[in-house]
Amino acid sequence: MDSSRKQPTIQDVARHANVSAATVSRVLSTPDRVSEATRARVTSAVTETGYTINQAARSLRLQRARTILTAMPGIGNPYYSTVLEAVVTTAATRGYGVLVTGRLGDDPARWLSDYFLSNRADGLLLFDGFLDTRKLHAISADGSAMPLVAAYDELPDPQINSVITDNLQAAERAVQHLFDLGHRKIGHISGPSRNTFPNERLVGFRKAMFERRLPVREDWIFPGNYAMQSGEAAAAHFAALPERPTAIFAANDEMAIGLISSFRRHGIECPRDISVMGFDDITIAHNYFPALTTMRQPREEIGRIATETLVNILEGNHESREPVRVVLQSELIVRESTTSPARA
Amino acid sequence: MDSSRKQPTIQDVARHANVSAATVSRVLSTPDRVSEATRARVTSAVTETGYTINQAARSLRLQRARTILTAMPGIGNPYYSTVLEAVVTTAATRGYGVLVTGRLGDDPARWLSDYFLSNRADGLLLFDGFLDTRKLHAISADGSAMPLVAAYDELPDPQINSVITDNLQAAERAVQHLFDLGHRKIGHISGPSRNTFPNERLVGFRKAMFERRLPVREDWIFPGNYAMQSGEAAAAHFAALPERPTAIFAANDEMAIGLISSFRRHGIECPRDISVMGFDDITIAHNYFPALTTMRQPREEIGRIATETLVNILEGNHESREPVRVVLQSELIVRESTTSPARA
DNA sequence: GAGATCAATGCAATCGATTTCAAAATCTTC
DNA sequence: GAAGATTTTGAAATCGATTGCATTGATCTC
Repeated sequence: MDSSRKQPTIQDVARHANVSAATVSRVLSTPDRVSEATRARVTSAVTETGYTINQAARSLRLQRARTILTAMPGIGNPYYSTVLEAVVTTAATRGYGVLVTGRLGDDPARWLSDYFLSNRADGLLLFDGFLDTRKLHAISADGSAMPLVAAYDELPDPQINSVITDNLQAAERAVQHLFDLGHRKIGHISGPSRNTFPNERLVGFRKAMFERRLPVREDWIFPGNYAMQSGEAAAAHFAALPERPTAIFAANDEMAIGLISSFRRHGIECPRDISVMGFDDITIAHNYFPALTTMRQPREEIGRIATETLVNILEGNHESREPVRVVLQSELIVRESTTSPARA
Repeated sequence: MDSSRKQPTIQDVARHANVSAATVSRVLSTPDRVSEATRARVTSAVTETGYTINQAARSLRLQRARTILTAMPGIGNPYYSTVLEAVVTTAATRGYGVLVTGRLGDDPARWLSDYFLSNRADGLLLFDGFLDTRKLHAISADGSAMPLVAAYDELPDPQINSVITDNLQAAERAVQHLFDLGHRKIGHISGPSRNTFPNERLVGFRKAMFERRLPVREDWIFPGNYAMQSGEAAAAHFAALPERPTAIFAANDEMAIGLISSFRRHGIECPRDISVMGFDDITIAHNYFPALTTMRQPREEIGRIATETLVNILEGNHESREPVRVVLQSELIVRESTTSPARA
């Protein structure tokens, strides 16, 4: 009733049970070190008082927050939101909370100090390939170990722990699929490239084309940014071309959807006039029209394994000094958006 | 280099600048209370040492964590993920972190004590209409004030702060749109109902039908759960019916998409054979085929306003004792999935 | 039965930042 | 130049939980 009454502290419980605070603490963390009688007294004192531990005090004392921080380029995006859901559930079962941050400008130092270095989080799940990991390293060399697992679509620095899928190989298999259907004129909508590194899926695309002795026409490669709008922009680009490819491999499903739907407004039908395949297998992919052929990424698995890896490191269950490196497989999902090219 | 070196504390900075820790603290929080000379010394000592505040210690002392907790039924879902993104950005600009939790069983007490009562979070953003707010109240009466803003699609307890859209009215306008096109046989795929309360959009649907003297056939109301699969299930149901409605209003876009795409597999084309409208206007809605007619929910706005309201309450900028109640408007977005019924 | 061993518990220091109170330094004013 | 007003600073208590060390009491052994 008295809504101004403070939260009970461990001292209150101790008084209630006629023991010291130390004993209460031990009952809570190492029950076997306490006699059965007192343990019972303390336990019931806990429920009577409605005691809940003060995490701030605990974090201060233990220098650990039981919280992990995730950095994602776009939470609203269907790919990352599924990953995040897996992260949250996995972390919860391991007793960890999840702090979420978006992309806060170019300077990782800013939010790193806001969150991480300040004892708010014990480790970092990095899903944003555009943060400069060298900057992160620089900061961590500054004095603080920074447990970190990266899981993004670009090849991460080999020195950091990572959970990835083999984009190069997946892109090759995508091209292989189109090739098997009989396509020889294949275009691409790429993901964004980092300053120095070209987008992995683009590299895989070029490699696959080269190995099959197919010509790569630069005007058949549209530089996208994974947003649906850039699929729409690509449609305008390809529609205006004097000669068009018979198939386009988009670096993610959203761009593929933007492309197909914009093509339709230009009178170009998929798959009748052009085959399109995506990447990721987001949830609507199989209910889109036409149902999307795509390379499935194991999104839940990525989130789960990345989280488990990080928690293992945080809890010291990870013996080796070598960085962890998990490579997951993508799976080709053939649906309706790709067919053999029309005889021209 | 020495990666075992500890984070510098406020004491280290104080030593560096030849002042007391109290002064450093003042430079950081109330700079005008410190002379210009010492302020300069302290500021450079801060940068030299690379000091960052220890949030655990600060939280313990201030009894506030500058963190809010969000409870969502499904982060992976395109509606909530957009809302969450807005929450995270808004919170960040106000200097708050965001802890995310999914739905952890029926008992809010469990995670409430895990997160909230334990000083990990200062307030709660509740997007899950299926948590029993009376249980939450019960706990808060237990001694702790629990700042809370609810923002879900069901009518919240009038005693709690809320940011909602008027679902009743929105559902009516949806029916009105179909009515205006000439539809008289209208079906519905509903969202889930809470124990005692029927789903709001369903109520709005019935009300609108009643007011227009249209018959409500119970076999034309399919009980859904907002998941795409239940749209698919609805398609099977409606396809098997001897007589079908000419238009179906789905309580969200995902069910509408599941419905349309499954209908197509049954040879029923939208909008040729049946008009379908959705609710929410999720991002793919305008690039779906057919582009989806829907009631747009201001998702970013809901997330932003809910967050701002909560932060205002937490910071005490909120004078009145009355619960805050913000009602936002939905907007009818007419696209291709609805047309006049075919002459039979 | 006395000394040794071990389990159970308490005392008090500690984690790092904030803030009250008081002292010290500076500035006014006549 | 002295008394008073004002600004600047520091000492120390505090937030709540954990844990090394010391103490008590019980059990064991010969």
